[in-house]
Amino acid sequence: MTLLERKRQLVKDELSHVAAQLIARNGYEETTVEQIVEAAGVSRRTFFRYFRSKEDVIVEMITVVGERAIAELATRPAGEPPGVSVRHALDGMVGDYCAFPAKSLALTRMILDTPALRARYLDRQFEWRREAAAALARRGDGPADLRYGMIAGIAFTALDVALVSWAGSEGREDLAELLDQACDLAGLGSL
Amino acid sequence: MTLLERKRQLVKDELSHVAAQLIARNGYEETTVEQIVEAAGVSRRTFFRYFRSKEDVIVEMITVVGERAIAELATRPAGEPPGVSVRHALDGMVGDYCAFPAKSLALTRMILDTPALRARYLDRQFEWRREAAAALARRGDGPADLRYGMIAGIAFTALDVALVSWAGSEGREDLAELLDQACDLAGLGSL
DNA sequence: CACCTAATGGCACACAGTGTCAAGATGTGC
DNA sequence: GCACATCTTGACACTGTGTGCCATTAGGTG
Repeated sequence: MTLLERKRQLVKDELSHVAAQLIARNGYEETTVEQIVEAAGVSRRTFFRYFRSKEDVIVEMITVVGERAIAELATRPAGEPPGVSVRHALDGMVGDYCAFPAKSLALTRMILDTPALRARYLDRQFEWRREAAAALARRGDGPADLRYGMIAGIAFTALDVALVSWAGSEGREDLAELLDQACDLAGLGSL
Repeated sequence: MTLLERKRQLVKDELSHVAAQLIARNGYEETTVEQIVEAAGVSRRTFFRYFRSKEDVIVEMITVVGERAIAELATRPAGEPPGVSVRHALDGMVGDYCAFPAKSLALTRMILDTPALRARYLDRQFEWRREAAAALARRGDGPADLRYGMIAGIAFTALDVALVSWAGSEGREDLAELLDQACDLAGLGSL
């Protein structure tokens, strides 16, 4: 069974890789699923067995780091202020980004500049917010109906602002530093 | 020329109205553009001359109040702290919502529960954030690269959190009060 | 009446996404 | 080795969104 799963992963990785390459070269809207599957050597039908939509091929690359951040959030000590916990999760995400700076920058720019991708990405982020808020509430110290939602929302807003500025500077500015500034402006540490 | 424009508006309103009715009854995904134009008495091609996409018919209803809020932001006195200005703009939006509570609630629930609509809505909101940040910077008092972006982002996050909670309570809670709480949690007034 | 502009309808087309079924590969028990 | 269940795949057909193009019609102007 494990061999089958590895085979599946192989096909998925190949599709991701080919898609990223084609789209980076020719643009998102200009690249059809047909072209992707032709280059990957599978049928069009198979593509949609691995990805729910064309947008998902690109957005899933980012999604991975987001879900790792959510998972990390659950491991933070119970007594820690929620704003600090969320901040650590964010730092983890930025760390992931900075592991492949050029690739991350190109991906971020493409998502921010392509309406269809941006919309899908923001929707994913919306779900992260719900999950992050739920994780905070699960080991929560206060009553808080809106509170954890706001903290999670502010955190991802800070990430957004930092990413937009980073992409706008074409990577010349330091992403971690931008995130620091954004978080401090919101007073996230004291929430 | 003004007669022509009024005629155009008439067709657009009819399409909006029919679409809202059909989609409210049968659901968003289950309603096709074909059904909408048939009920409105125009051709399918005409529909796409008035709306860029099927999603836009629904999302534009919300968009109207968002753009009014952006416009209102530009009219705030120059000396006012940005957090306070943004807060007033939000109050204006909530006021618009509360003018038609039942309709607004149904619309909000539908957008939040339908992935395709939610994604489009969040993308619109992303643009509002950019416009709001630009409006604040235009009459800005500080240096602030990230600052206005954060303030605008936090404001819309507060709106989001309030709307989600409002929709979740099925309208039993007071939207204006929820927004107050959300803004206070973020300390928006002192930004 | 002739003329211009703008809106419309109808058609064809590209592309995304889904259901269905037959064929092939893989792993299991006899 | 053989039969069997399972999973993946490819191929086909189909629905639905969105766009380009062109002929027709309505409204306004000289």
